[in-house]
Amino acid sequence: MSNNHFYQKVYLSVAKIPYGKVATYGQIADLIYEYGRARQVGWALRRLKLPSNVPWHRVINSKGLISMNLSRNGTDWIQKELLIKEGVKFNSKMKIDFKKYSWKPKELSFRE
DNA sequence: AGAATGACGCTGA
DNA sequence: TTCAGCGCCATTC
Repeated sequence: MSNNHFYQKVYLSVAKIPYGKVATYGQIADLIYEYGRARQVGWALRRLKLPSNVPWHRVINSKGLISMNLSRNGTDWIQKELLIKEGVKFNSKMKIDFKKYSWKPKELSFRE
């Protein structure tokens, strides 16, 4: 399997996250039968050129936080704004409540 | 070519 | 609940 193929699968899965919901990197990796490759999901999203039609901002880490990092060159803060615009709330610790906002794909999520 | 580096996540203390 | 330690592996140095 080529890496491009892997990236395409990531984008197709992320594209299925509904407006106003979030998923984790690990969850996306799991969905495409690549359990354990959460880091590579992060790489795939980092590779996107913005603005993108892929809703990359709906992917957060397993702690319920946006992964903040200087290397993201501000896209982490853009991510927060986009989520707020979709109605996603953050608590005082910048945390998102999974109980309210997590995407729970039924069985028909993207697979191949 | 070998090592370091992460938009990660689980486990155990 | 927090946090270090580890496994992970494509990309970058």
